[in-house]
Amino acid sequence: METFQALLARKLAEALAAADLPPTGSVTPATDARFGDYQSNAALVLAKQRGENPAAVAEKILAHLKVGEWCEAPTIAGAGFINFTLRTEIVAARTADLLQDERLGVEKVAPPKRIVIDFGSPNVAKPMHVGHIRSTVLGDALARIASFLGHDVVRDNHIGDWGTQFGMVIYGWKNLLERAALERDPIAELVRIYKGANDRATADPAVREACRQELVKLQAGDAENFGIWKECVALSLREFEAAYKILDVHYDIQRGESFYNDRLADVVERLLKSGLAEISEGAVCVFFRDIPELADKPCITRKRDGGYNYATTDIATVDYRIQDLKADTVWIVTGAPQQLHFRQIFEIARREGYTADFRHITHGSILGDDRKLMKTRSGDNVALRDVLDEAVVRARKIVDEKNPELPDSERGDVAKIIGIGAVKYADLSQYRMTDYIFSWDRMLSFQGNTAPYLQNAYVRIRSIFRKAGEEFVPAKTLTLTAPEEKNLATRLCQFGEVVPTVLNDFRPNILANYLYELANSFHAFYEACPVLKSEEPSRSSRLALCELSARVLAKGLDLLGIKVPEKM
RNA sequence: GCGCUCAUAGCUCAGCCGGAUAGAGCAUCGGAUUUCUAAUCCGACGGUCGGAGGUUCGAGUCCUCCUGGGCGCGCCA
Repeated sequence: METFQALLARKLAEALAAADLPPTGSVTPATDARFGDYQSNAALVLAKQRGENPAAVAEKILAHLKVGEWCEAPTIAGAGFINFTLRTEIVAARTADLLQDERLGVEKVAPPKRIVIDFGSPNVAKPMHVGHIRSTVLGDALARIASFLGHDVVRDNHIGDWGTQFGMVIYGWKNLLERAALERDPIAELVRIYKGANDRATADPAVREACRQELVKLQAGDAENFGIWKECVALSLREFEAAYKILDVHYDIQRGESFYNDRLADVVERLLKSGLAEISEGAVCVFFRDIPELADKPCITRKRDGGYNYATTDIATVDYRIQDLKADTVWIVTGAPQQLHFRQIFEIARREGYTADFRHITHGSILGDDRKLMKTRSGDNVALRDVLDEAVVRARKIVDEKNPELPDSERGDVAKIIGIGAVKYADLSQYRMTDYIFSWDRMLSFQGNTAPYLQNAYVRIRSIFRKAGEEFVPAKTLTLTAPEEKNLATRLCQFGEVVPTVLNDFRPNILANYLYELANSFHAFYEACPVLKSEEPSRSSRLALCELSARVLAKGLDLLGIKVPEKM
C-alpha cells in the first residue's frame, strides 16, 4: 500500500517531468497543521539551482500537478512551499483499507538484505548491569523493525567469554570457591572469587604469576581449567537467559569470543602475508598511515607475548559473518567508547576486500541523578536484575493504587508489562547518543512521552470494546467529521511512513515519538468524540478508528519490544 | 597532544536527508468530568538553540575556530 507521502512524491515527480524540470525536492509531512498535511520544497530547490523566482517555479509545477483526486487544491505559501491538504474522504478510505491490512500500511523493503545484528554482548562471570540495557534494548528493537520490514535478520550475541579475566577466575575457583554460595547465587560467587583473586594478586606478585599461569594453561587447553571455564560459561548463560526472558529478547545465535579462538592464528598469518600487518616492537600491528585520524593509532592483532586480543577476535568475527552467515550488512550495537576500535576493524575489513556494509551503532550512557555513570552507593555497577525487579515492584504499587478493582491475579502480569515497558521505553524514546538520566518517576509517569501513557491509550480502547460487547466488524467506509477524527486518521495513515525511517540512522526514538503523538491524538479524539453513545454512522466509524489505533499502538510498541496490557 | 561525542525553556528531552513563527513533558498558573479508565484533555507562562565567524534565498541542523562536559588513543575487552 503506497503511503500518502510516497504517492505525493510520485505525483510531484510526474509534474516536474511534465513541466520539463529535473526531479528534485521532497515531500514531507507538514511542519504545522496550518500548512495542511504535506509540504514540498521542490520549487525552492529548483529556484536556487536556476536562479529563478521560487513562487514562479511553484506556479509552473502546480500547473502540471495532478492530485485533485487526493488533495484539495495545492497552495503556494511562504518562501515558495507547495502545501497539500488531503481530502477527508481519501483519508477515510485509506483508514478503512488499513483495517484490512495486516501490515498496517508498512511495505516490505525490496530487495531484503541479510543483516547480522550484534547487540547485548554481556561478559561471562560478571553480572549484567544497567549498562547492558541500552545495547540490548536498542539492538532488539532494531532487529524487530528490520525483520518486520522484510529483512533477513540474524541476531548474534557476541558474548565476552574469553579473556585475561579468566586467569583470576580460575585461580579464585581453585583457592577461594564456596560451593554452597555458588549454588545459591552463581554469578555473585564468581564475582567474589574474582575480586578475591584480584586483591591477592595486587598484594602478592606470586599470586599474580599464579593467575597468569592459570590463564596460560586454559589457553593451552588444560583439561581442568577448560572444565572450570566451561562451567563458568554455562552458569552465566543461565543468568543471561533469565534476563532475556524478562526482557523478552531473543537471539538466533550466540557466538562468544571463544568461538573464534582457533581462527586467530590464521587471521594474523593472513594479515602478515598480505602485507596489511607488520611487526612493530614485537607485536603484529596494522597501521593506517593514510588516514590522518588513525595515523598514530595502530591496531594490534598479536601481542609481543604471542597472545591475541579482541581486535583479532573481531577480525575473525567479520570473516565468519560475511563468509559463513552471508551477511550483506553487519550492525554492531555498543557504547560510544568503542568507536575507534570498530573504525579500525571496519577499515581492515575494507582493505581485505570486504564490500559488506558495516555499521557501528553507538549509544550513550545511563546516568544517575548526579549526572555521572549510574552506580550504587558503594560505587558498583547497578545490577540489571535489581533494576528490572524494582521496575516491576514500582509498577505494581501504581497499579494497586490506581486500579484496585483489578483482580489480584492480573496485577502481577500487568505490573511486569508496565514496569519493563517503562524501562525499555525510557531508553528507546530518546536519541541513542544522548546520555540520559535514569528516573523512575519520569519513566513511570502517565504524563508525557512514556510507556504507561501509550499503554493507557491502548487500554482505554480495549475498555471500549469490552463495554461494546458485540463483535467488531470494521466499517467499510468511515465518516470523519470532527477535526480530532481526521487528525487521528491522518496520523494512523502515517505509520507506514515512519517505520522505515527508523533505519535511516538507527533511531527507534523516531517511532517512539510517532507513537506518542498518535496516543496524544487518540486521547484528544477520546475526549472530544464519544464512541459508544454516538449515532450511526459515526459510531461504527469511531469504533473503526479505535480498532486501528489499538492495532497501530500495539504493533508499534511491539516493534520496540514493549507489550500492552488489556487492563491496567 | 590527537581523535570521537555531546551542549536546545528552571528541570528532563524531541527536532532523520538544511526549510515557513524552534516543539513536548515536568514544574508554575488557569480551565474541562452526571459521559467509554480524569491514569486524560485544553490553555497560559517560559528560548541570544554554549560562543564567534562562514556557506546558503534559507542554518538548531552543514564547514572552520573557540569554550565547556563525557569518552577513547600499541600489547585489557
